[in-house]
Order: sequence, then C-alpha cells, then structure tokens
Amino acid sequence: MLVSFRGVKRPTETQHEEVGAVEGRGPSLADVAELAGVSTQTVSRVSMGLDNVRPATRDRVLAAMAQLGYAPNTAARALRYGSFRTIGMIAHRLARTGESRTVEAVVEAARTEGYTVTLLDVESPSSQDVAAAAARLSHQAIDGLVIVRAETATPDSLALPPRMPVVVSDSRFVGHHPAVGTDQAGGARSATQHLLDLGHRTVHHVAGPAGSAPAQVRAEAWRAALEAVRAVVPPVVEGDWSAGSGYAAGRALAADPDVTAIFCANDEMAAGVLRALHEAGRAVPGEVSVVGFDDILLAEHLWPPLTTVAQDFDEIGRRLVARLLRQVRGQDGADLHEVVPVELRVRASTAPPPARRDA
Amino acid sequence: MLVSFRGVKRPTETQHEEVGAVEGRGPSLADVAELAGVSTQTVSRVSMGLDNVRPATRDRVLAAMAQLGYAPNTAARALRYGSFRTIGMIAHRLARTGESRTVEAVVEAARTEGYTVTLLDVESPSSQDVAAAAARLSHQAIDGLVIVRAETATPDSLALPPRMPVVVSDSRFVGHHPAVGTDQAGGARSATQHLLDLGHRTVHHVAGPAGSAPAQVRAEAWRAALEAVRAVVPPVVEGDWSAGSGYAAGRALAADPDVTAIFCANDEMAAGVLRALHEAGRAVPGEVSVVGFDDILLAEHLWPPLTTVAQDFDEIGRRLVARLLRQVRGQDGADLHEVVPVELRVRASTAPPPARRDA
DNA sequence: TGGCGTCGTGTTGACGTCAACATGGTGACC
DNA sequence: GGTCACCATGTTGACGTCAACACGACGCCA
Repeated sequence: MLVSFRGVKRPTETQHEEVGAVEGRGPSLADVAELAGVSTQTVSRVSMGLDNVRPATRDRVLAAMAQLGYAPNTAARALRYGSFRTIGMIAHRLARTGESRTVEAVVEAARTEGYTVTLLDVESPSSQDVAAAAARLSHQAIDGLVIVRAETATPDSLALPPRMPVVVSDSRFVGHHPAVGTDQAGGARSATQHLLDLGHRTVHHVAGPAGSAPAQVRAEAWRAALEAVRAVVPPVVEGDWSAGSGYAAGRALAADPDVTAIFCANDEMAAGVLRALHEAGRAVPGEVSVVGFDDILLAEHLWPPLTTVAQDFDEIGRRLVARLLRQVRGQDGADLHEVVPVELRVRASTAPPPARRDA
Repeated sequence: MLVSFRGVKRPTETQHEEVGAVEGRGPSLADVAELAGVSTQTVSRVSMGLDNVRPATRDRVLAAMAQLGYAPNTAARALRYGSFRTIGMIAHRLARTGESRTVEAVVEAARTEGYTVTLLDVESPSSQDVAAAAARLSHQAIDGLVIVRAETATPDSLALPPRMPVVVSDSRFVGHHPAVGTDQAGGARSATQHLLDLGHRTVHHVAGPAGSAPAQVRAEAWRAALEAVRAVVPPVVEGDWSAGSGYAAGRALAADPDVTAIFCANDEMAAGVLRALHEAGRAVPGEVSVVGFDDILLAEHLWPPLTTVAQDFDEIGRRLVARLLRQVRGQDGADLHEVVPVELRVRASTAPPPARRDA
C-alpha cells in the first residue's frame, strides 16, 4: 500500500536564480515579505484578508505580491490546517449518464461547501480495483471519499486507509459504509406497475449486469411486482448497461410477438431496445411499450420520448456530500442507508397493449 | 483573488488523547517511530520502500504502522516535494456528453502518468466564471490546469495564478494558451460535403450558441462548404447544445418542405431535431437527412442511427495531459494549437434527397 | 593491528504557512 | 503626567516529511 512518491525532480543546486528564471516553485511569503520590507506574518495577514494591517502597509504588501506573482502554497496551508477541503470520488465509466450526472451533482454540492472534488476512474467496478483506487487517492490530497456504483459483490468492507471518511452510492458496500442511494426498488416497482396498469398482461425486463447490486434490486422489484398480480414472469434478458447491449436484447425481444411491454434497467439500454423495435417494424408504443430508468437528458428526445423513472441526481449529490462532510467533521458515524425517492415520468413510449388477437 | 481558508476547526487544547479517541489527524511518522523504538527517518525509509533497513527493524516498523493505522500525510509530502501529482480541470455542464467524455479521457490519461484530476464545474462558460474557478483551484492542490470549452469570448488571456501551467481545449483562449482541440472545421466541412455529395441542393444548420468558439468554427466551415459549390446558404438556426433547443429548431425546420438536409452542431441537438421530424411526420432519411457532431455513445442507437462526426476524445485527453505535463516539467511553452482529426461515421440518418417535385 | 569502506541508523534543518505570544508605540482617560 | 488599553507588527514554533549529513559498528585487507 505504501507507494513511492518519486520522480519529482527538483533543482537542489540552483539556490536563487536570477529573476525571470523558471523556478520549480513560486515565491513564498518570505519573498514577498522581503520585498515589501515587512515580516512574513504581515504578508500572511494580508493574504488572508485580515483587517488588522495598516492600509499603507497592506498596499505595499499587495504591490509586492503582484510584482512577484505570489500565490499561497496550498500544501503548506493544508499541512498547517490538516485539511485540503477536497473530496475524493471513485467512479467507473464516468462518461455514462448516471455516473456523469452524479459526478456533476457531487462537484456542485461540494463547491457550495467550499470543497473541490478529485476524481478517479476505475477500469472495472471490482473490489480490488476500487480498493486500489482508494489507496491511490489516499496518497492524494483528500479529506474524504465518495464511491459511486462500486458494483461487484465484495465479501467485506473496503480496505481503506484508517480514519478515511467514506460514503457510498448504489453499491455493495451498503451496510458496510454510510450510503445514499436512489429508491431502486420503488422505481422498478412503479415502472412495472405503470405497464401493468396500462393493461399489459406481463412485462419483460432487460436487466443490468448480474454482478451489479442496483441491477439486482431493480430486477427483484420487477419480479415482485409481477408476482403480486400473479403475472407470468418471463426470463430476464441481461445487458451491461450499454445501448449496444440493449440493442442486442431488443432484437431478441422484438422477434417475440408476445412481448408487449419492456422495462429496461436504464435509459441507454432502452434506447437500444427502441432501435431494435423500430428495425423490426414493431410500433412503439402501438405494439410494444418501453420504460427506462434514470431519465437521462436525452430520454425526452428519443423516439418516441421515453417513459422512464427519474433519479434525482442533484439530491443524491447533495446528500452524499452532506453525509461525507458530517463524517469529516466527526459528527456522523452511522452506517445508515439513505434512500432518495424517484419519480415516474410518463412520456410517449408507453400505451395500452394492442387489442388481443385471441380476445 | 486571495481567499480566506478559515472554518477548519482543529483542536488545539487536546494534546495527546487516549488511544481510540477520534483525532483530527492520523498518526505521524513520529508516532510510529516512538512505538517501534526507532527514528522518524527509519520509518520514512520503510514507508518509501527503501532497502537500506535491516529486515528485523523493518518488520518492527511495519507492525507499528499497522497497529497505529499509519498513512503518510500527503500535504507534508507535497510541501516537501513541491508537487501534488494532481491536475485541475475546469469544465462547464460536465454531464453533457462531449464534456464527460473529455473528462473521462483526461482522468484516464492522467492516471497513466501517475496524476489524479481535481474537477471544477463552472455555472457558465464566461471568462469571469472560468477565472474565478481557476482562482479557486489555484488554492487547491494542483500542479496544472486543463480548461475545457471555456466558450465565451474573452478579450484577453485568463488571469491565472502566475507560473500555473495551463492547456485549453476548444476555447477562446486558443492563441493565448497552449491548446488541443478537435478539427472542428474539417468535421463540419466533411459533414456538409457528405450531404451535398448525396445530392442535396443545400444543407441547413442548427448551430451552437453564438458565443461559443467551436460553434462559430463549425458554422463557418458549413457556410464555406456551401459557398464553395455555390449552394444557397440558408439562415442558421441557433441552439444552445441541448436536445431541447434542437427540438425547437427541428420543429421550425420540419415545417419547411424545402428542407432536405440538416447538419446539427452536436448530437444532442440532432436528437431533438430527429424527434421534431418524427412528430411532423417527415421521414428520416427518406425526406430529410440529419448529421450530428461528436458521436456520443447513443448516436448509433438513436432512430434512425445517426450519421455524425466522431471526435476522438481519448486522443484529445491524452494530448491535453501530455501537453500539460510537459509544461509542468518546464519543457513546453509554445502556445501551439494541436488539432486532432475527426472521422465521419455514416449511419442511417442520411440518404439522397427525395425525387424533386419540380424535376 | 591500523586504516578504510560499508551498512544501518540517528540528527538536523528546510519546505511555506499561520496561531500564539511578544513588543513597542500611540492615544485616552482620570 | 502616569497608567492602561489597544493597535500594528515582529518573533517563535509547529504542522509531517524527507534529503543531507553525521556517526558508530563491523569487516576487510595490508
């Protein structure tokens, strides 16, 4: 776990080059102080905007700062304060909509708290990769860690640096760490119920990868909703969240004339399903209804506009940050799982099933 | 520009609490050294994995580290070395596809260089906001700065902290700072030419916001391609990159029976245009052809699959990071503008125009 | 057996900042 | 006119780490 920090070349010989030479470091308080003819402490006070400095002195210091191009050294401040005001965030495939929306929300929420976010993308959502990423980040300058969709099952909690505050979202680590997540089950249930309410006899499901906890929860809620009305539970078609996998699943489903309603575990896969249905010449929603999950920005502008379960990414981001910062401040240790409600957005991709041939 | 760094409470009174108490800081080299009965320097050597420590001593130190849960203090290391191995990145609306793809690519490229990325989202792409964000980041722990799509025109270069290496992408700051960008003009030209080659008499354009440099470049190249063949240059319909604005533009265009080909400045707006055309009952590509720009992950799964200009986000990310790190190492000062080539991906949304009524 | 290199480890100081305390000067009040 | 408070500013030390150097013990060779 202990990683060398080498490779940072720093000129040791060149003590004080001429003005204008490219130095490895910028000017320090001491440099400004010398130029302004005051002590470093006075410069520090000016730098922090304290008001117990005589205006004439302040002006002199500000002039010296400007001349030298002084900028405070963050490392020194962080060392002094013991905090970086930075949150680490681990995500997987962050260009995917759900992730990027969450990232944006967390960045935004962190900003309002005066924190910035350091990002790490892991190649796979496996426990090892996430743990390795966490270890890497722990060597970076962070005060806490947000882990988004660390999907693969893990036997235990993460091997994190001690004392590192953590909050997770939508992950297997729920139960081991404080968590904030979407109401996956409620969303899947209402999506399925919406289709049943429209008169569909049953609902097919294009699921996320088997190792993904949210995928499992969504599939389970879908199944439960069907069983609650004694509907037939068709076999699950498994995708990998990508539109391509949804397309593949959609081609299979489009070939089955009995399929009239499809609940997709996310909007990208729903887009693929829609394409497959179009290609097969099956009308949406005339012959087949489709529901997604996430409400990505494009959902409303797919064809037809997609009925979907909207996740409140902004709220999740806010709560993740709030929860983490409470830990950072030593106020929150409970491994609670907060659930953020979802909302079904009914658009044009769902309708009652076609008149039954055998009716 | 100088911002206070307050609000970080740190217990000054409590000197050395009992073991188990929640401390603001973790154990330091000194704590480990005391427990292991060695000097801090020896602990440091073990921590860095140097081999000039007797195995017995090393074991003792490692045991002490484990017992105390030691993790090296990044601030102190950064102060010592003068580097954080962290890149700052400023983006606007980063959940948008182009941005999130770039973010992902930069994060990935940075990782292979042993750097992590600190992210800052700005509310608007205006110069002030970007400058404010840069000032904020300069107080964070970064070695350099990547600015993505700082779109709004600016009279001058950014007011950045002195000595801060910067690289920009697709922005007005091109010319003032080293830049890496997509071949906007080439992409727009080939998109337009593709439609002309199919036999369309002219091509309509749904542009990005007027203040955006890439939007202007794309529009200008579209215009030039039309003028080169003496085609009529229809008025530009301006959007704001969002699918919703594309939808609005599409409704207007769909009402005009003379429109047979539309080049959209990005894929999201193209999705909105497609929806508007579908709603208006105009066949794509039978009556109207549509081309996008970006090749977002969903482009292939829109209906019909969208012909678009693919940006090589991974390559851009790699070059941005490489360029920035060269500056960080003091090897690169030229304000060159690197251009990354694009590729037209022809899919199903483009076809020859319908037979002319007046032919 | 003396000189010398090597190996393991300890000591010192510096990175830049800022809180706490110290100092000296000015003005107010009785 | 002396005491005291206050203000502007300076001095000291500590945050945690690590490079440079110091040092003692041991082994080798002449």
